[in-house]
Amino acid sequence: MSEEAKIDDAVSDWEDGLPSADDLTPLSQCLIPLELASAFRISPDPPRTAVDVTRASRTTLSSLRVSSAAAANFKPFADDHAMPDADAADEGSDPKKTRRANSPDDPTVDNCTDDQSTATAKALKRPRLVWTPQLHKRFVDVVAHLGLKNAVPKTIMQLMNVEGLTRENVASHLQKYRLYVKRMQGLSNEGPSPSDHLFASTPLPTQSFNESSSAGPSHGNGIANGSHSSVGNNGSSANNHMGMSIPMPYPPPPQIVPMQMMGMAHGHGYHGYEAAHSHHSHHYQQQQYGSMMQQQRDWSGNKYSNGYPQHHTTQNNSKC
DNA sequence: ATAGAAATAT
DNA sequence: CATATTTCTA
Repeated sequence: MSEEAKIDDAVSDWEDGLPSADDLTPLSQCLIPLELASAFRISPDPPRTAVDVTRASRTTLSSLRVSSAAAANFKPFADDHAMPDADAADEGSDPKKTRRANSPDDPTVDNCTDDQSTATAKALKRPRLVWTPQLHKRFVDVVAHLGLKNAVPKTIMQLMNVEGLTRENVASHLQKYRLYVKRMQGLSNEGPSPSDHLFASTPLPTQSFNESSSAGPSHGNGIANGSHSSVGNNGSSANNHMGMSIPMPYPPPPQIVPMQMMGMAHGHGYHGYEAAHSHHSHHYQQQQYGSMMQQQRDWSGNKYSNGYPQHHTTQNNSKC
C-alpha cells in the first residue's frame, strides 16, 4: 500500500499538473526532419497544413491565438495570415544604463520588407523560455549522457531535439546547471538549498565518461541506437519507467497529454512554472512517449495568452 | 563560429 | 529575487 502511495507521490512530482485546455496548443505540426521521415518511411507529406491546424485550433479553442511562430513551420505555402503578430518588440532605445557600444557598425536598417514567413521558426521574438521540469529532465538526461565534457550547448540542443530550443537557451541553462552542480559538490552531501527549485530534484550527473566524440560526420546519421554494450551505470534510482534509458536524439517530440483535474495537492513539489506572462497557474506534465494522442506543442514557451508585455507605452513604431 | 562568463532584463 | 536573455570575450 505504502509503496503505491510513494510511487504515486514521486510520480506526482513529475507528472503533475496538466496544461489546461486553455493553455494547450493542440497543434499537430509535423516537424519531422524530412530525412528522418524518409528513413523511417513515415508519411511523406500529410495533407494537413498549417492552415488546417490553425483552423482546428481556433475551432477548439475559441479565443486562443496560435502564434505564427508555432504554427508556421517551414512552409512555402503562401497562406499569408494577416495574423497580427503582436510582437511589441521595442528595440533598445532605452539608454538607461548606457551599455558601451564598441563597434559602430550599424545594423542594416530594419526593413519591413523582410518576409515574415521566410523567417518561419526562426528569428522571432520568443517570449521567454520556461524550463519546465520535463524540459529540464531532458536536458539533464542528455547532459548526463554526453558526460560533462562533451556537453556543450550545441550538442545538447541537438540531442534534446526540442522544437523551439535555441543554442542560447541551452547555453544559459547549462551555465546555471554547472554552477549548481559545483555548489552541490562543494558542499559535500545533501543540502538541497530551498533556492534550488528545479535542480533540486535532479539526480545529479553521474560522472561517467562515455560516448566517444564520434559525432555524426554529416547528415543522415541515424544514430543507430543499437548499443548493446550497455554502459550500465547510470542507474539512478528513483523512477525508472521501463527502459527508456537515455534517448539518443530524443525521438519523440514532446507531447502533451491532457488530464483531468485533480485536487491540487499543493504543499510540495515545484512552484508553478509558467510561461513568462500570463498569471494562470498550471503546471506541465506528461511523459508518455509514443502512444495515443498526437498533440504536440512547442516547448519554447510560446503562447501568447493575453497581456503580452506591458511595457512602457511604446506607441509608435510599426511603420510599414 | 562557438563555448563560457558576466551583465542586464523580466 | 530567481531565472532567462543578451552581450562580451576567449
